[in-house]
Amino acid sequence: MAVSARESGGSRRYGQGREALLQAAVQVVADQGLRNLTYRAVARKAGVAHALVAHHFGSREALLTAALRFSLDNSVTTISARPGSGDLDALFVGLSTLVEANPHDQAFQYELILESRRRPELRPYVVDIYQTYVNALHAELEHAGVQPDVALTHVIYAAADGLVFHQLTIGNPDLTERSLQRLRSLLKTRCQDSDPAAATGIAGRRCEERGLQE
Amino acid sequence: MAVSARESGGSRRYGQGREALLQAAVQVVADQGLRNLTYRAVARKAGVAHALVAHHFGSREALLTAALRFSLDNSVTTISARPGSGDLDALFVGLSTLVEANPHDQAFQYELILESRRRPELRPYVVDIYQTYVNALHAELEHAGVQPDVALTHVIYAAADGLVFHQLTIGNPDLTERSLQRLRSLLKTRCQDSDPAAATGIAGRRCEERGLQE
DNA sequence: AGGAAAAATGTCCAATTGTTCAGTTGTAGG
DNA sequence: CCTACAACTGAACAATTGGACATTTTTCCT
Repeated sequence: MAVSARESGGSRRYGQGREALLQAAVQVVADQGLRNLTYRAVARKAGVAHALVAHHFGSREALLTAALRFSLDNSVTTISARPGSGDLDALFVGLSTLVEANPHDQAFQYELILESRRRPELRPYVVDIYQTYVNALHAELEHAGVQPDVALTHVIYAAADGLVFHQLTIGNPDLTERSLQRLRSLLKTRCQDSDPAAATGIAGRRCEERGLQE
Repeated sequence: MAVSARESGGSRRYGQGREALLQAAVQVVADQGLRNLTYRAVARKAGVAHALVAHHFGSREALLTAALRFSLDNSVTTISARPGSGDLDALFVGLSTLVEANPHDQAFQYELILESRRRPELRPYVVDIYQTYVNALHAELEHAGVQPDVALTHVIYAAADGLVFHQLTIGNPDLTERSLQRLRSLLKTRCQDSDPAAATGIAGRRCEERGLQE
């Protein structure tokens, strides 16, 4: 399916070139790699002249930085389906679906995390979104009575991140979901062990263990 | 520290150009990205003429494939410090040190896992090493009395993978180690819950809980 | 020693690259 | 309407790229 000119999508209006270029940059990186992030490739996908990239961003590096900011701003940072509910079963709900829905953004972000190893000016953005995720996760775990410290929060974040990375590259959303259920189980047992309130039933739905199959 | 000509390392002998190029390719990708994996960059780092790349590998793509094979063959696939011991405390021991010791190989492999999304011929290698890791992990977990299924093994693998990825990009080996301790704790509690033998002391050191601080 | 095969080199080329620039088109405010 | 300014374009250019090729060097075998 060869897409001509406007490369899939409605006609663009005057003044919308910049955003079109940012979206195009994310897509190009996601499905052709940083190697093929060229003025011409991005411009073609955005349906504009390639000189417009230089006009808006000045350089290829600046385009990449702007695209990362753009991608992160449009990213979902909710970690739970019912934030603040303390329900572990709501944690990471829909994660596999989210990856399936827009693999482009995910792939782009992983590419840029690796790139940030070599481009220090990208690091603040990477560190910032990590902190955002981890803070949200820490709050959820606390509400669930897990009594998390930095290390525990980190390893759970790492697990979710690893699951996303694996699904993105090798596939299989089903395995992701089943693995998330195991992760929740692990948290529940720790929760029961460490929270005496839950054991005596005082904390209500906290640390409730539900059926593993569904 | 500008390194001239031979670019750090003793003088190479006739017949060793191929391996030198493979090592150089891994290093170039790791610290300059796939974008700068060029005949000339690799040849410079290997201390040979750039035409030698084409002579040995035929094309840039073939060089990349060969470099991936080379990197995976030289990779450590032991998951435990005492394989088969059933000791959870030996699981993932030295992981942060391993990443610190050769970040090049790790970074190279992550770059190529992402690349395998676009180059189907790379996928078999990626899938293969994943299977190797997961199988080894599954065996260790079984010896430890964790009674793992595919999903549990997968999520633990994902956690370790996520920790490595994070350490590689954002840093902090200390956090990795402390997170691994939390991971082991989680496994031990599950182990105790699911393994009646451990509870009655029949299984010996299986599922033994040790002090969290050290 | 001699000759064949493999390893290694230097040179060449068309294609693509990032970037510059002079010019054109569209738009908002007076 | 018109003018100033931003968005946008097409053409140009030097540098770098992957790859091809003919040639030289090294090694190994008889």
